[in-house]
Amino acid sequence: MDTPGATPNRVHLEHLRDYNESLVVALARTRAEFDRAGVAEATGLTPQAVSKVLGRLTEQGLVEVCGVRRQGVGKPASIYRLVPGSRHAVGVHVARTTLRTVLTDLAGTVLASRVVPLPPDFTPGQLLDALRSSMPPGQDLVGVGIGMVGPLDHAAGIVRGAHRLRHWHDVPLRRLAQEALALPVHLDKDVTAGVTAEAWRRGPAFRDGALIMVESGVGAGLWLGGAAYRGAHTNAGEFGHTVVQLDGPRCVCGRSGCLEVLHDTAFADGRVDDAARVLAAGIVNLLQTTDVDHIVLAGADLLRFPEVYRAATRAAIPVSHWMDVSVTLADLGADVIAAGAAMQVLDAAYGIPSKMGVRSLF
Amino acid sequence: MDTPGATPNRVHLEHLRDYNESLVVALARTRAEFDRAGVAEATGLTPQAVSKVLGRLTEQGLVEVCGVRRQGVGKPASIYRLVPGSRHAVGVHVARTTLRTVLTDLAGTVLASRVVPLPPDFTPGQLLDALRSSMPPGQDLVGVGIGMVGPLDHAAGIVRGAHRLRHWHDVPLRRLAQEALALPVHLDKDVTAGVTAEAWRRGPAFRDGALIMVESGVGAGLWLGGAAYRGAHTNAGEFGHTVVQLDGPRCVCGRSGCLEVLHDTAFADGRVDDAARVLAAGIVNLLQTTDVDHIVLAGADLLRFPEVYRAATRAAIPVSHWMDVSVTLADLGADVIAAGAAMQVLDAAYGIPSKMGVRSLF
DNA sequence: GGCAGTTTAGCAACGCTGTTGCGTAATAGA
DNA sequence: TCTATTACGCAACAGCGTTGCTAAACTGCC
Repeated sequence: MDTPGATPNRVHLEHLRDYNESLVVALARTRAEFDRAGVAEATGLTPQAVSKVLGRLTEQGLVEVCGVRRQGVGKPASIYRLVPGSRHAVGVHVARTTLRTVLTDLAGTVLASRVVPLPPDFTPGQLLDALRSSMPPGQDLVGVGIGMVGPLDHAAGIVRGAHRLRHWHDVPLRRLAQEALALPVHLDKDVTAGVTAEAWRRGPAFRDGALIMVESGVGAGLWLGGAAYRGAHTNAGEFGHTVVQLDGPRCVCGRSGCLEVLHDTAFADGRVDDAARVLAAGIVNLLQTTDVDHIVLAGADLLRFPEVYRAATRAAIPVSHWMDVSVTLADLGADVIAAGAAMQVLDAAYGIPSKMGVRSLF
Repeated sequence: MDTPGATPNRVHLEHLRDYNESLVVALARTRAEFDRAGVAEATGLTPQAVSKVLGRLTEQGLVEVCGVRRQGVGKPASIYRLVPGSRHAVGVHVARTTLRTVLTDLAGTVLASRVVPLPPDFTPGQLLDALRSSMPPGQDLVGVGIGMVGPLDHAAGIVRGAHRLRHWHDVPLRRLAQEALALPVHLDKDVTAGVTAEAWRRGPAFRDGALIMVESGVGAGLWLGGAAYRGAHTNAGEFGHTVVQLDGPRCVCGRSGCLEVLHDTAFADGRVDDAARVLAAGIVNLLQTTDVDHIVLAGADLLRFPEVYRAATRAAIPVSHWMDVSVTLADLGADVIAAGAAMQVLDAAYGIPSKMGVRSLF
């Protein structure tokens, strides 16, 4: 629950504790209210252990008792709930010409949102200035998440070479922002941040999903097996540059017949139906490859014709009795990416840890 | 390390122990020899804790002392190694006309391999008979893994409707085999089992990879983020049925221009170069989507012209300074799938658990 | 050959985790 | 008012990794 920090050892038992606390917080996020017995059954812990965990979480201000009573006979049970306002995170969406900043609480609710313009072809220094002046006067800030176009390296926190931005080659943005803002910083691809927003808000039922983003280009954020999936080089989800027409027109990426080139051409010509059909074919390809059961449609271009795209996608997906796929629209609108970046910070601090205290490791 | 089984509680602390034991076994698998200090550094445990873990593992017969290392001054350190013969697993590959059975040890080495023919259009009962008589007279058997064509449901252990087999609709094969063989059984898609074999043998460096299988059809087994990835309905990796030519010829799956139809047509016509180029285009699509950095080529058809396919794949993958992809051939030959099925059993018993003692959970 | 320094191994006590046992509080129904 | 039932918590406990200390085995030096 807290940063590993200095001491190299004494970690393993603490991680067991943190793991169980995260488990309870994760459960609290999905339920408006909960009691001790319910947590005990869901986590497999004994009721006493849950009492201890809830005691610690109450002390940290993360949960609180909000009432009593429920069933018939016997002493009434205490009802707990998450305290959404106990922690906050900042999410940032760095686009080509604008900087969007969002403040969210622990439940993932967007409390404030603002946009400022960025200088044309801005430099790292200019971005850091804009970041500094956009920060909300927050207390209890867990950290800052930055969502940005790739390619970039999530693990190292380095922007490899943002598309159509000249001054962004191998820039260690995470370190720079961390120093400028004096807060923990996460750096990730915009689409991955976006899908994190959807996953965080929907809870554990959203195990395998993809966020399809159509906004000056076509990309996908992947959430596989209950976690953001980024691939070996933080480059997963570049599905706009998958070929769907081997002898198709040349794409900026060097190949021919990419989904993006076909879609954007049709879209620019006003043939939105055709564009949607091409995208839908690509989405089915994605389903064949990744077998996600949640498709979330997003992006400014797409959301101008939401029902066209949703209908085309639904129509293209084959039906079967054992394979269901939900197709929905992103419900955070233009804030998805910034909000998702914020929720990545929350996820790192209050999500269920995937590996326990083990570093890079062999 | 042992099955959760009966007792519902008292689990959490034991799981911490099992987790660390699994960690050490996983490390032991990647190194021929190791000592206490090395394990301590890799796992973050203290040397004393490693002593306790190694003591328990020695008692279980999984590791043994194999000598001492004298490096300069000081008392020489004990050198340990995994005892490959201490545990065995059986892997089975159910193909349309044959049943391949493989016996492997804890290190993943194939000790024995045999093939028996299956009756044409065989029934579940006939398969179970063949399974029973194919079982090696083993002791120390951890379990049996079955790799089979989909669609099937890995979690439930049910074959949904094996391709081109009439009697295989919603057959609970895992339960049936478990009863027939009196051993734990795992059921998985053939390609997923195959990629498990590669991942198990290569160790943790193989975090994100895909096994491309070309053998009467085109499929892919995915290994993402250090674990087999199956998707929401155990249907991931059906990348033979991704469309690469929107206006292409009709495919058996109902869509048009699937990778498989284009590839198989060219292959059947003897245009192997063309077939390899089509497959390579599909592989690059897969890379754009999943960003794996290991591509393993396999399958009887493909391995008749291994260098043609490897060269075509290498040529198609774009090069960049921060993005490297290795392209190799499956080194287990025809045994890959059966061996991988066996290693899934080993993985379940001696791999690093992903979630600790938490069941299905909310 | 004897002594100091270094590295490894292991026993014993400890802290912290979740677990178990049992006593207490609060409610419904008789 | 009494009893059964349910919820909660203190106290003792078992098991995990950690810390402190001692013994063992080796090298290098005197």
